[in-house]
Amino acid sequence: MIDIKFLRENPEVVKENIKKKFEDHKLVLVDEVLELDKRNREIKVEVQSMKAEVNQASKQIGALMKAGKKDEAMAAKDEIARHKGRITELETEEKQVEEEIQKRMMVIPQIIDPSVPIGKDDSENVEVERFGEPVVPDFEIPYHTQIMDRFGGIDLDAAGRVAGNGFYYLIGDIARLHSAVISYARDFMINRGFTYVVPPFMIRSNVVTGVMSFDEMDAMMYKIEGEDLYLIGTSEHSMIGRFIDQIIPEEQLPLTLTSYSPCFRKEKGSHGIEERGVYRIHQFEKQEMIVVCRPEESPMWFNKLWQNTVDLFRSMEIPVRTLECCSGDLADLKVKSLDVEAWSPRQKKYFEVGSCSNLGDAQARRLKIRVRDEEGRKYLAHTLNNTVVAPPRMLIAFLENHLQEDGSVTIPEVLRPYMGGTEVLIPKK
RNA sequence: GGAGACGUAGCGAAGUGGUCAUAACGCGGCGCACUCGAAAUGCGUUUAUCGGCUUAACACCGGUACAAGGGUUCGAAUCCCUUCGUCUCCGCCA
Repeated sequence: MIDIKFLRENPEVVKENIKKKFEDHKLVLVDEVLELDKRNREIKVEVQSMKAEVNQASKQIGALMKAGKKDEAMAAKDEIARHKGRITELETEEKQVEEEIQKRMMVIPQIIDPSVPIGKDDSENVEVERFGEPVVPDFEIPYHTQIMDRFGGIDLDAAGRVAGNGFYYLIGDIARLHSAVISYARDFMINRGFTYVVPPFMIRSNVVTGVMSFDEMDAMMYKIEGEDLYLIGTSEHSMIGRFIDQIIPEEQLPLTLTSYSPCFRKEKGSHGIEERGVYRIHQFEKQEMIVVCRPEESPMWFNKLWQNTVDLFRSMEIPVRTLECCSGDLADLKVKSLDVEAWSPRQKKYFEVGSCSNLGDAQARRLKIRVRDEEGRKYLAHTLNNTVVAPPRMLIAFLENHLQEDGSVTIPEVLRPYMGGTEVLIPKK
Protein backbone atom coordinates (compact mmCIF):
# COMPACT_ATOMS: atom_id res chain seq x y z
CA MET A 1 0.00 0.00 0.00
CA ILE A 2 1.49 3.30 -1.09
CA ASP A 3 0.89 6.81 0.24
CA ILE A 4 -1.98 8.52 -1.56
CA LYS A 5 -0.05 11.78 -1.34
CA PHE A 6 2.82 10.13 -3.18
CA LEU A 7 0.41 8.94 -5.87
CA ARG A 8 -1.11 12.42 -6.11
CA GLU A 9 2.30 13.98 -6.71
CA ASN A 10 3.98 11.19 -8.69
CA PRO A 11 1.33 9.35 -10.72
CA GLU A 12 3.85 8.57 -13.47
CA VAL A 13 6.23 6.89 -11.02
CA VAL A 14 3.36 4.73 -9.75
CA LYS A 15 2.39 3.79 -13.31
CA GLU A 16 5.97 3.00 -14.25
CA ASN A 17 6.16 0.69 -11.22
CA ILE A 18 2.97 -1.09 -12.27
CA LYS A 19 4.47 -1.68 -15.72
CA LYS A 20 7.62 -3.13 -14.18
CA LYS A 21 5.42 -5.68 -12.43
CA PHE A 22 3.59 -6.52 -15.66
CA GLU A 23 0.27 -5.54 -14.12
CA ASP A 24 -0.79 -3.17 -16.91
CA HIS A 25 -4.47 -3.80 -16.21
CA LYS A 26 -3.96 -1.78 -13.01
CA LEU A 27 -2.73 1.34 -14.80
CA VAL A 28 -6.26 2.69 -15.06
CA LEU A 29 -6.58 2.58 -11.26
CA VAL A 30 -4.07 5.39 -10.88
CA ASP A 31 -6.16 7.87 -12.85
CA GLU A 32 -9.31 6.67 -11.13
CA VAL A 33 -7.76 7.29 -7.75
CA LEU A 34 -6.62 10.77 -8.78
CA GLU A 35 -10.17 11.66 -9.76
CA LEU A 36 -11.81 10.10 -6.71
CA ASP A 37 -9.27 11.77 -4.47
CA LYS A 38 -10.07 15.18 -5.97
CA ARG A 39 -13.80 14.64 -5.41
CA ASN A 40 -13.18 13.36 -1.90
CA ARG A 41 -11.36 16.54 -0.94
CA GLU A 42 -14.04 18.73 -2.49
CA ILE A 43 -16.63 16.96 -0.38
CA LYS A 44 -14.53 17.34 2.74
CA VAL A 45 -14.17 21.08 2.29
CA GLU A 46 -17.94 21.49 1.95
CA VAL A 47 -18.90 19.11 4.76
CA GLN A 48 -16.38 20.53 7.18
CA SER A 49 -17.40 24.16 6.66
CA MET A 50 -21.07 23.20 7.11
CA LYS A 51 -20.29 21.33 10.29
CA ALA A 52 -18.40 24.34 11.57
CA GLU A 53 -21.53 26.43 11.02
CA VAL A 54 -23.75 23.87 12.73
CA ASN A 55 -21.40 23.72 15.70
CA GLN A 56 -21.51 27.50 15.98
CA ALA A 57 -25.30 27.52 15.81
CA SER A 58 -25.60 24.79 18.45
CA LYS A 59 -23.47 26.80 20.82
CA GLN A 60 -25.68 29.80 20.28
CA ILE A 61 -28.79 27.76 21.02
CA GLY A 62 -27.31 26.75 24.33
CA ALA A 63 -26.65 30.38 25.19
CA LEU A 64 -30.09 31.52 24.03
CA MET A 65 -31.88 28.80 26.01
CA LYS A 66 -30.04 29.86 29.11
CA ALA A 67 -30.98 33.47 28.49
CA GLY A 68 -34.60 32.37 28.09
CA LYS A 69 -34.83 33.54 24.48
CA LYS A 70 -36.79 30.56 23.20
CA ASP A 71 -37.98 32.12 19.96
CA GLU A 72 -34.48 32.94 18.79
CA ALA A 73 -33.33 29.45 19.77
CA MET A 74 -36.09 27.90 17.65
CA ALA A 75 -35.02 30.03 14.69
CA ALA A 76 -31.46 28.79 15.05
CA LYS A 77 -32.77 25.21 15.11
CA ASP A 78 -34.41 25.73 11.73
CA GLU A 79 -31.12 27.06 10.44
CA ILE A 80 -29.41 23.82 11.48
CA ALA A 81 -32.14 21.63 10.05
CA ARG A 82 -31.55 23.19 6.62
CA HIS A 83 -27.88 22.15 6.70
CA LYS A 84 -28.51 18.68 8.07
CA GLY A 85 -29.95 17.12 4.95
CA ARG A 86 -27.09 18.32 2.80
CA ILE A 87 -24.50 17.11 5.31
CA THR A 88 -25.99 13.62 5.42
CA GLU A 89 -26.08 13.53 1.63
CA LEU A 90 -22.46 14.59 1.30
CA GLU A 91 -21.29 12.24 4.02
CA THR A 92 -22.90 9.30 2.27
CA GLU A 93 -21.06 10.21 -0.93
CA GLU A 94 -17.84 10.78 0.99
CA LYS A 95 -18.05 7.30 2.46
CA GLN A 96 -18.64 5.74 -0.96
CA VAL A 97 -15.79 7.70 -2.55
CA GLU A 98 -13.40 6.74 0.23
CA GLU A 99 -14.33 3.09 -0.12
CA GLU A 100 -13.65 3.25 -3.83
CA ILE A 101 -10.27 4.89 -3.19
CA GLN A 102 -9.39 2.32 -0.54
CA LYS A 103 -10.36 -0.57 -2.81
CA ARG A 104 -7.97 0.70 -5.48
CA MET A 105 -5.16 1.67 -3.13
CA MET A 106 -5.17 -1.85 -1.70
CA VAL A 107 -4.21 -3.35 -5.07
CA ILE A 108 -1.85 -0.68 -6.38
CA PRO A 109 1.55 -2.28 -5.77
CA GLN A 110 4.22 -0.94 -3.46
CA ILE A 111 7.10 0.81 -5.25
CA ILE A 112 9.67 -1.94 -5.69
CA ASP A 113 13.32 -1.57 -4.78
CA PRO A 114 15.48 -0.47 -7.73
CA SER A 115 17.60 -3.61 -7.26
CA VAL A 116 14.70 -6.00 -7.97
CA PRO A 117 15.26 -7.86 -11.25
CA ILE A 118 12.56 -7.26 -13.85
CA GLY A 119 10.69 -10.38 -14.91
CA LYS A 120 7.20 -11.65 -15.61
CA ASP A 121 6.81 -14.60 -13.24
CA ASP A 122 8.63 -17.07 -10.99
CA SER A 123 10.43 -18.57 -13.99
CA GLU A 124 12.43 -15.35 -14.17
CA ASN A 125 13.53 -15.31 -10.55
CA VAL A 126 17.27 -14.89 -10.26
CA GLU A 127 19.69 -17.13 -8.39
CA VAL A 128 21.92 -14.86 -6.34
CA GLU A 129 24.42 -17.09 -4.59
CA ARG A 130 25.09 -20.71 -3.66
CA PHE A 131 26.36 -21.74 -0.29
CA GLY A 132 27.91 -25.20 0.06
CA GLU A 133 28.49 -27.91 -2.50
CA PRO A 134 25.26 -29.52 -3.84
CA VAL A 135 26.25 -33.17 -3.58
CA VAL A 136 24.52 -36.01 -5.41
CA PRO A 137 25.59 -39.25 -3.73
CA ASP A 138 26.16 -42.39 -5.79
CA PHE A 139 23.39 -44.25 -4.01
CA GLU A 140 19.71 -43.60 -4.42
CA ILE A 141 17.96 -41.15 -2.08
CA PRO A 142 14.42 -42.33 -1.38
CA TYR A 143 11.35 -40.13 -0.97
CA HIS A 144 11.48 -38.40 2.43
CA THR A 145 8.52 -40.29 3.86
CA GLN A 146 10.34 -43.55 3.08
CA ILE A 147 13.41 -42.36 4.94
CA MET A 148 11.25 -41.36 7.90
CA ASP A 149 9.44 -44.65 7.74
CA ARG A 150 12.68 -46.63 8.14
CA PHE A 151 13.02 -44.96 11.55
CA GLY A 152 9.38 -45.61 12.38
CA GLY A 153 9.17 -41.84 12.30
CA ILE A 154 5.95 -41.06 10.46
CA ASP A 155 2.35 -42.28 10.35
CA LEU A 156 0.40 -40.59 7.59
CA ASP A 157 -2.28 -43.30 7.44
CA ALA A 158 -3.42 -42.68 10.98
CA ALA A 159 -3.11 -38.91 10.50
CA GLY A 160 -5.41 -39.24 7.50
CA ARG A 161 -7.99 -41.12 9.53
CA VAL A 162 -7.72 -38.76 12.49
CA ALA A 163 -7.40 -35.35 10.84
CA GLY A 164 -7.40 -35.93 7.08
CA ASN A 165 -4.97 -35.42 4.26
CA GLY A 166 -2.30 -32.83 4.98
CA PHE A 167 -1.56 -33.84 8.56
CA TYR A 168 1.12 -36.07 10.04
CA TYR A 169 2.24 -37.97 13.08
CA LEU A 170 5.98 -37.61 13.62
CA ILE A 171 7.27 -40.32 15.92
CA GLY A 172 10.36 -41.19 17.93
CA ASP A 173 13.72 -39.97 16.64
CA ILE A 174 12.15 -38.04 13.77
CA ALA A 175 9.80 -36.19 16.14
CA ARG A 176 12.76 -35.50 18.41
CA LEU A 177 14.77 -34.24 15.47
CA HIS A 178 11.89 -31.93 14.60
CA SER A 179 11.85 -30.42 18.09
CA ALA A 180 15.66 -30.26 18.16
CA VAL A 181 15.72 -28.18 14.98
CA ILE A 182 13.17 -25.74 16.40
CA SER A 183 15.05 -25.42 19.69
CA TYR A 184 18.39 -25.01 17.96
CA ALA A 185 16.95 -22.39 15.61
CA ARG A 186 15.48 -20.51 18.57
CA ASP A 187 18.83 -20.39 20.36
CA PHE A 188 20.63 -19.56 17.13
CA MET A 189 18.51 -16.42 16.77
CA ILE A 190 18.73 -15.52 20.44
CA ASN A 191 22.52 -15.68 20.10
CA ARG A 192 22.26 -13.21 17.24
CA GLY A 193 20.52 -10.71 19.47
CA PHE A 194 16.88 -11.45 18.65
CA THR A 195 14.26 -11.53 21.40
CA TYR A 196 12.30 -14.76 21.67
CA VAL A 197 8.51 -14.46 21.65
CA VAL A 198 5.71 -16.99 21.92
CA PRO A 199 2.66 -15.20 20.46
CA PRO A 200 -1.07 -16.04 20.37
CA PHE A 201 -1.85 -18.82 17.91
CA MET A 202 -5.29 -17.44 17.19
CA ILE A 203 -6.19 -13.91 16.17
CA ARG A 204 -9.33 -11.82 15.75
CA SER A 205 -10.87 -11.07 12.40
CA ASN A 206 -9.90 -7.39 12.54
CA VAL A 207 -6.25 -8.41 12.83
CA VAL A 208 -6.65 -10.93 10.00
CA THR A 209 -8.12 -8.34 7.64
CA GLY A 210 -5.34 -5.99 8.69
CA VAL A 211 -2.52 -8.33 7.77
CA MET A 212 -3.88 -9.89 4.56
CA SER A 213 -6.27 -9.46 1.67
CA PHE A 214 -9.64 -11.18 1.52
CA ASP A 215 -8.43 -13.63 -1.12
CA GLU A 216 -5.41 -14.63 0.95
CA MET A 217 -7.63 -15.01 3.98
CA ASP A 218 -10.06 -17.24 2.14
CA ALA A 219 -7.23 -19.40 0.79
CA MET A 220 -5.30 -19.73 4.04
CA MET A 221 -7.12 -19.10 7.27
CA TYR A 222 -9.07 -21.59 9.40
CA LYS A 223 -11.90 -20.02 11.35
CA ILE A 224 -12.99 -21.18 14.78
CA GLU A 225 -16.68 -21.94 14.67
CA GLY A 226 -18.86 -19.68 16.77
CA GLU A 227 -15.96 -17.41 17.77
CA ASP A 228 -14.37 -14.37 16.23
CA LEU A 229 -11.05 -16.20 16.01
CA TYR A 230 -8.79 -17.57 13.29
CA LEU A 231 -5.84 -19.95 13.54
CA ILE A 232 -2.68 -18.16 12.45
CA GLY A 233 -1.04 -19.12 9.16
CA THR A 234 2.30 -17.84 10.44
CA SER A 235 3.42 -16.15 13.62
CA GLU A 236 4.04 -13.02 11.54
CA HIS A 237 0.28 -12.46 11.80
CA SER A 238 0.21 -12.21 15.56
CA MET A 239 3.70 -10.69 15.80
CA ILE A 240 2.90 -7.78 13.49
CA GLY A 241 -0.61 -7.57 14.93
CA ARG A 242 1.00 -6.66 18.21
CA PHE A 243 2.00 -3.28 16.78
CA ILE A 244 -1.25 -2.32 15.03
CA ASP A 245 -2.22 1.29 15.81
CA GLN A 246 0.86 1.71 18.00
CA ILE A 247 3.34 4.56 18.10
CA ILE A 248 6.74 3.13 19.00
CA PRO A 249 9.37 5.39 20.61
CA GLU A 250 12.33 5.56 18.24
CA GLU A 251 14.83 4.55 20.91
CA GLN A 252 13.16 1.11 21.05
CA LEU A 253 14.11 0.45 17.42
CA PRO A 254 15.12 -1.78 15.86
CA LEU A 255 12.73 -4.40 17.21
CA THR A 256 14.36 -7.70 16.33
CA LEU A 257 12.15 -10.59 17.32
CA THR A 258 12.12 -14.31 16.76
CA SER A 259 8.89 -16.15 17.34
CA TYR A 260 7.77 -19.74 17.51
CA SER A 261 4.35 -20.95 16.50
CA PRO A 262 2.45 -23.74 14.87
CA CYS A 263 1.05 -22.58 11.53
CA PHE A 264 -2.29 -23.59 10.06
CA ARG A 265 -3.05 -23.25 6.37
CA LYS A 266 -5.93 -24.39 4.23
CA GLU A 267 -3.70 -24.35 1.13
CA LYS A 268 -6.82 -23.77 -0.91
CA GLY A 269 -4.89 -21.93 -3.64
CA SER A 270 -3.43 -23.10 -6.91
CA HIS A 271 -1.18 -25.88 -5.58
CA GLY A 272 -3.35 -27.54 -2.98
CA ILE A 273 -2.16 -30.60 -1.17
CA GLU A 274 -1.01 -32.90 -3.89
CA GLU A 275 2.22 -34.40 -2.77
CA ARG A 276 2.26 -37.15 -0.20
CA GLY A 277 4.51 -36.30 2.66
CA VAL A 278 5.33 -33.23 4.69
CA TYR A 279 6.20 -30.74 1.93
CA ARG A 280 2.87 -28.94 1.80
CA ILE A 281 0.61 -29.53 4.78
CA HIS A 282 -2.22 -27.98 6.78
CA GLN A 283 -0.24 -27.74 10.00
CA PHE A 284 3.43 -27.18 10.62
CA GLU A 285 5.72 -25.47 13.07
CA LYS A 286 7.93 -22.54 12.33
CA GLN A 287 10.54 -20.34 13.90
CA GLU A 288 10.17 -16.87 12.41
CA MET A 289 12.06 -13.60 12.61
CA ILE A 290 10.57 -10.15 12.24
CA VAL A 291 12.14 -6.71 12.32
CA VAL A 292 10.55 -3.30 12.82
CA CYS A 293 13.09 -0.59 12.01
CA ARG A 294 13.77 2.88 10.69
CA PRO A 295 13.23 3.27 6.92
CA GLU A 296 16.89 3.88 6.13
CA GLU A 297 17.86 0.65 7.90
CA SER A 298 15.50 -1.78 6.19
CA PRO A 299 17.82 -2.71 3.25
CA MET A 300 20.58 -3.49 5.75
CA TRP A 301 18.22 -5.65 7.83
CA PHE A 302 16.95 -7.41 4.74
CA ASN A 303 20.46 -8.67 4.03
CA LYS A 304 21.06 -9.64 7.64
CA LEU A 305 17.80 -11.57 7.80
CA TRP A 306 18.30 -13.89 4.87
CA GLN A 307 21.94 -14.34 5.88
CA ASN A 308 20.73 -15.70 9.24
CA THR A 309 18.76 -18.44 7.50
CA VAL A 310 21.65 -19.29 5.21
CA ASP A 311 24.01 -19.48 8.19
CA LEU A 312 21.58 -21.68 10.12
CA PHE A 313 21.30 -24.18 7.28
CA ARG A 314 25.05 -24.11 6.66
CA SER A 315 25.69 -24.82 10.34
CA MET A 316 23.66 -28.00 9.83
CA GLU A 317 25.71 -28.78 6.71
CA ILE A 318 22.84 -28.37 4.26
CA PRO A 319 23.69 -26.73 0.90
CA VAL A 320 21.44 -23.76 0.09
CA ARG A 321 21.07 -21.03 -2.48
CA THR A 322 19.34 -17.66 -2.51
CA LEU A 323 16.83 -16.84 -5.21
CA GLU A 324 15.63 -13.31 -5.70
CA CYS A 325 11.98 -12.72 -6.57
CA CYS A 326 11.65 -10.83 -9.87
CA SER A 327 9.27 -7.87 -10.21
CA GLY A 328 6.39 -9.90 -11.61
CA ASP A 329 6.56 -12.56 -8.90
CA LEU A 330 6.79 -10.03 -6.06
CA ALA A 331 3.63 -9.69 -3.93
CA ASP A 332 2.06 -6.23 -4.14
CA LEU A 333 2.92 -5.34 -0.54
CA LYS A 334 6.62 -6.19 -0.89
CA VAL A 335 9.53 -3.95 -1.80
CA LYS A 336 11.97 -6.82 -2.17
CA SER A 337 11.89 -10.53 -1.48
CA LEU A 338 14.31 -13.42 -1.55
CA ASP A 339 13.78 -17.15 -1.07
CA VAL A 340 16.26 -19.39 0.66
CA GLU A 341 16.24 -22.79 -1.02
CA ALA A 342 17.78 -26.00 0.26
CA TRP A 343 19.41 -28.65 -1.90
CA SER A 344 17.51 -31.85 -2.57
CA PRO A 345 19.91 -34.61 -3.66
CA ARG A 346 16.91 -36.76 -4.56
CA GLN A 347 15.33 -34.24 -6.94
CA LYS A 348 18.73 -32.82 -7.90
CA LYS A 349 17.42 -29.31 -7.48
CA TYR A 350 16.86 -26.67 -4.83
CA PHE A 351 13.48 -26.19 -3.14
CA GLU A 352 12.06 -23.38 -1.03
CA VAL A 353 12.59 -23.58 2.72
CA GLY A 354 12.24 -19.92 3.65
CA SER A 355 11.20 -16.55 2.38
CA CYS A 356 12.65 -13.18 3.36
CA SER A 357 10.70 -9.99 2.67
CA ASN A 358 11.16 -6.27 3.07
CA LEU A 359 7.69 -4.72 3.20
CA GLY A 360 9.00 -1.15 3.36
CA ASP A 361 6.33 1.05 4.90
CA ALA A 362 3.47 -0.75 3.13
CA GLN A 363 2.47 -2.96 6.04
CA ALA A 364 3.04 -0.14 8.51
CA ARG A 365 0.79 2.19 6.52
CA ARG A 366 -2.00 -0.36 6.42
CA LEU A 367 -1.69 -1.18 10.10
CA LYS A 368 -0.72 2.30 11.35
CA ILE A 369 2.59 1.21 12.88
CA ARG A 370 4.33 4.50 13.59
CA VAL A 371 7.53 5.66 15.23
CA ARG A 372 8.02 8.79 17.27
CA ASP A 373 11.51 10.33 17.19
CA GLU A 374 13.20 12.49 19.80
CA GLU A 375 11.69 15.69 18.40
CA GLY A 376 8.22 14.15 18.58
CA ARG A 377 7.93 13.74 14.81
CA LYS A 378 6.10 10.65 13.62
CA TYR A 379 6.82 8.44 10.65
CA LEU A 380 5.91 4.97 9.44
CA ALA A 381 8.17 2.10 10.43
CA HIS A 382 9.58 -0.39 7.97
CA THR A 383 8.78 -4.04 8.58
CA LEU A 384 10.57 -7.20 7.47
CA ASN A 385 10.06 -10.88 8.05
CA ASN A 386 11.89 -14.07 7.29
CA THR A 387 11.64 -17.76 8.01
CA VAL A 388 14.30 -19.05 10.37
CA VAL A 389 13.20 -22.60 9.80
CA ALA A 390 10.00 -24.59 9.31
CA PRO A 391 10.94 -28.11 10.40
CA PRO A 392 8.60 -30.52 8.70
CA ARG A 393 9.69 -29.14 5.36
CA MET A 394 13.29 -28.61 6.34
CA LEU A 395 13.45 -32.20 7.60
CA ILE A 396 13.15 -33.23 3.97
CA ALA A 397 16.38 -31.40 3.19
CA PHE A 398 17.93 -32.60 6.43
CA LEU A 399 17.24 -36.29 5.89
CA GLU A 400 18.13 -36.27 2.20
CA ASN A 401 21.45 -34.51 2.80
CA HIS A 402 22.52 -36.52 5.84
CA LEU A 403 21.37 -39.96 4.73
CA GLN A 404 24.27 -42.42 4.56
CA GLU A 405 24.54 -45.38 2.22
CA ASP A 406 23.88 -47.80 5.11
CA GLY A 407 20.54 -46.08 5.80
CA SER A 408 21.71 -44.19 8.89
CA VAL A 409 21.38 -40.43 9.26
CA THR A 410 24.19 -38.39 10.77
CA ILE A 411 23.39 -35.59 13.16
CA PRO A 412 25.43 -32.41 12.63
CA GLU A 413 27.45 -31.37 15.65
CA VAL A 414 25.41 -28.25 16.43
CA LEU A 415 22.25 -30.30 16.78
CA ARG A 416 23.65 -33.03 19.03
CA PRO A 417 23.09 -31.18 22.32
CA TYR A 418 19.41 -30.99 21.39
CA MET A 419 19.35 -34.73 20.59
CA GLY A 420 20.76 -35.90 23.89
CA GLY A 421 24.21 -36.25 22.35
CA THR A 422 23.08 -38.60 19.57
CA GLU A 423 25.55 -38.57 16.69
CA VAL A 424 23.79 -40.85 14.29
CA LEU A 425 20.26 -42.21 13.86
CA ILE A 426 20.10 -45.94 13.13
CA PRO A 427 17.12 -47.18 11.12
CA LYS A 428 14.76 -49.67 12.75
CA LYS A 429 13.87 -51.43 9.49
C1' G B 1 -20.10 -20.03 32.15
C1' G B 2 -22.84 -16.91 36.47
C1' A B 3 -22.98 -12.11 39.50
C1' G B 4 -21.10 -7.23 40.12
C1' A B 5 -17.83 -2.96 39.01
C1' C B 6 -15.35 -0.42 35.27
C1' G B 7 -13.11 1.51 30.23
C1' U B 8 -11.60 9.59 29.52
C1' A B 9 -3.94 12.15 27.85
C1' G B 10 2.38 8.25 29.13
C1' C B 11 0.07 6.80 34.20
C1' G B 12 -3.73 7.84 38.14
C1' A B 13 -8.20 10.50 38.08
C1' A B 14 -12.42 14.52 37.79
C1' G B 15 -16.37 15.61 34.52
C1' U B 16 -23.34 12.33 34.62
C1' G B 17 -27.15 16.76 28.43
C1' G B 18 -24.64 22.85 26.43
C1' U B 19 -20.79 28.22 27.23
C1' C B 20 -12.72 24.95 30.07
C1' A B 21 -11.74 18.17 25.72
C1' U B 22 -5.88 19.38 25.26
C1' A B 23 -9.64 17.85 28.86
C1' A B 24 -9.69 20.17 36.24
C1' C B 25 -6.36 17.88 39.95
C1' G B 26 -2.03 14.59 40.99
C1' C B 27 2.27 11.77 39.03
C1' G B 28 5.68 11.27 35.05
C1' G B 29 8.29 13.65 30.62
C1' C B 30 10.39 18.18 28.49
C1' G B 31 12.08 23.52 28.94
C1' C B 32 13.45 27.65 32.01
C1' A B 33 14.76 29.88 36.88
C1' C B 34 17.30 29.17 41.63
C1' U B 35 22.32 26.11 42.53
C1' C B 36 29.46 25.25 41.86
C1' G B 37 26.41 20.79 40.64
C1' A B 38 22.34 17.77 42.22
C1' A B 39 18.00 17.31 45.14
C1' A B 40 14.06 20.23 46.75
C1' U B 41 11.23 24.42 45.06
C1' G B 42 8.90 27.85 41.51
C1' C B 43 7.17 29.08 36.45
C1' G B 44 5.97 27.23 31.72
C1' U B 45 5.03 23.12 28.42
C1' U B 46 3.24 18.03 27.01
C1' U B 47 -3.11 13.79 22.21
C1' A B 48 -3.96 11.67 17.54
C1' U B 49 -5.84 12.05 12.72
C1' C B 50 -7.94 14.40 8.28
C1' G B 51 -8.86 18.75 5.19
C1' G B 52 -7.77 23.98 3.95
C1' C B 53 -4.01 27.90 3.61
C1' U B 54 1.21 28.37 2.84
C1' U B 55 7.46 27.45 -1.08
C1' A B 56 7.18 24.82 3.64
C1' A B 57 6.15 23.93 8.82
C1' C B 58 5.22 20.02 14.78
C1' A B 59 2.68 28.23 12.30
C1' C B 60 -2.57 29.50 11.35
C1' C B 61 -8.10 28.10 10.28
C1' G B 62 -11.53 24.13 10.48
C1' G B 63 -13.51 18.73 10.83
C1' U B 64 -13.22 14.16 13.66
C1' A B 65 -11.96 11.09 18.04
C1' C B 66 -13.95 10.03 25.72
C1' A B 67 -12.96 1.22 24.36
C1' A B 68 -15.57 0.10 19.23
C1' G B 69 -20.11 0.50 16.39
C1' G B 70 -25.13 2.30 16.10
C1' G B 71 -29.44 5.31 18.11
C1' U B 72 -32.12 9.66 20.65
C1' U B 73 -31.13 15.30 20.53
C1' C B 74 -30.37 21.74 17.77
C1' G B 75 -26.36 19.75 21.02
C1' A B 76 -23.85 13.27 23.97
C1' A B 77 -17.99 11.46 27.77
C1' U B 78 -22.91 12.06 30.07
C1' C B 79 -29.28 8.93 28.00
C1' C B 80 -30.54 4.06 25.04
C1' C B 81 -28.91 -0.53 22.15
C1' U B 82 -24.98 -4.00 20.37
C1' U B 83 -19.97 -5.72 20.54
C1' C B 84 -15.03 -5.92 22.69
C1' G B 85 -11.79 -5.55 26.81
C1' U B 86 -10.21 -5.09 32.17
C1' C B 87 -10.95 -6.01 37.47
C1' U B 88 -13.45 -8.64 41.83
C1' C B 89 -16.25 -12.89 43.60
C1' C B 90 -18.28 -17.81 42.29
C1' G B 91 -18.00 -22.13 38.94
C1' C B 92 -14.78 -25.04 35.68
C1' C B 93 -9.86 -26.26 34.14
C1' A B 94 -4.01 -27.73 31.74
